[in-house]
Amino acid sequence: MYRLSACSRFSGFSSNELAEHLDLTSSTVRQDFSYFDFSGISKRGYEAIGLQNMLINILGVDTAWQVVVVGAGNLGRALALHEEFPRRGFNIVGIFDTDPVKLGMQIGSLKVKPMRELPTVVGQQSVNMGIVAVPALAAQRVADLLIVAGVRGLLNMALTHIVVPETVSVIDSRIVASLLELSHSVSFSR
Amino acid sequence: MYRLSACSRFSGFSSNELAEHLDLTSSTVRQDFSYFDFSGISKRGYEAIGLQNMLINILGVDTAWQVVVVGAGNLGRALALHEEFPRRGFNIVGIFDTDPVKLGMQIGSLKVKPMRELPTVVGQQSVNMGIVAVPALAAQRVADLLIVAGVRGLLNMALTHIVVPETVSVIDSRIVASLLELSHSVSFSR
DNA sequence: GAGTATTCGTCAAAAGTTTGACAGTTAGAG
DNA sequence: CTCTAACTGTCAAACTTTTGACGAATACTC
Repeated sequence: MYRLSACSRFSGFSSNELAEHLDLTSSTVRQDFSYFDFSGISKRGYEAIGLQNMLINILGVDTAWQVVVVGAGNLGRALALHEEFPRRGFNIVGIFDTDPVKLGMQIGSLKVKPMRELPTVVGQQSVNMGIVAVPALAAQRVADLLIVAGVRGLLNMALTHIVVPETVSVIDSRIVASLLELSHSVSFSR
Repeated sequence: MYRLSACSRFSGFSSNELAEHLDLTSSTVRQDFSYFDFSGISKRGYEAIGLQNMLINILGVDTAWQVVVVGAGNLGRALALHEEFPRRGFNIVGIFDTDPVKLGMQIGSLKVKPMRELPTVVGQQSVNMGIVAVPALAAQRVADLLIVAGVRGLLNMALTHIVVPETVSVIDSRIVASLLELSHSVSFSR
């Protein structure tokens, strides 16, 4: 945090402070910010509110996103209940599964619904994103259904590659891949 | 998959096939492979077993990793039960929490243990990695405890930066950050 | 008010990554 | 056996990202 001096109420961050927290050089921070319509102030740094606004703009945080989760396994349920999502503007408005055992199960304030109800929910609640939390084998099929229903972004938790049309974005969560990467780092340090 | 020809038993992949699956150019695949001690064969491609061995070597998949999860919330429990982990050589050998309500809770074959037992488990079971699945505020504290106990790699699920000594590796899972990134992509495509 | 210490914006150099091109090799067809 | 097509390995060019350097601006001290 910026140390406020006695008579100034300025609150913000220098490129150096930001760089330290982000494991970057201050130069990189300044260079990156220069691509956006936002300036810092000499001797003071980047004003907190302006910085926040810039990031809000870039990341589309001002929009409230409506999200569905497909897959009511351990991971799907955990994500549906994850408090960080609504806190960041991602409202989980539905959770779906094909397994008859899971249908109707109560997950927080939601009930697990069958896949056939996906199009309705996506349409009525203007869902923009889907989280794919199903086994690798089912991932592509689920992705296709989400896309047909009208979802424009997918977060893929499955350990497989999903093919999508150009109008749709996918991000792979790669939890397992992260561990593999970690095991590589651990093996080769020392 | 490589189409096996009638009289050859060669099974492998061309740089082109791999590139397609990985959303890269074939040139990148060849370039990358060239950094390792492994060659393809003209007109045939990269032999499956050799390729696998190379990757196993690079990623340290030949080691069986012993992993503990800290945090028995929804996410921690889901990870402890995630079948993909043991399948890939990551054995979850303990789950810990501070919340008295969660202590003793049965998660698969494991019981939630108090943090004070962490050093013993890490020591006795030669644990190499820890998954930090606690709220952001507790993440650094938990990381420090894991490191003191002897863990060499951390997978951080919390939405915060963890500071570690050079001898320890951290990978941030960034599930929420992924969604933010996704919302950016979705906002700006079309 | 001058001098000093910070901090920004910008630019060009350095470092890193991806690509396209092409010579060389091999399998299979004729 | 020769020709062709499908590959690889490698290299230099193109592109991208990161870094270091420096002038300009501002706050604070004396």
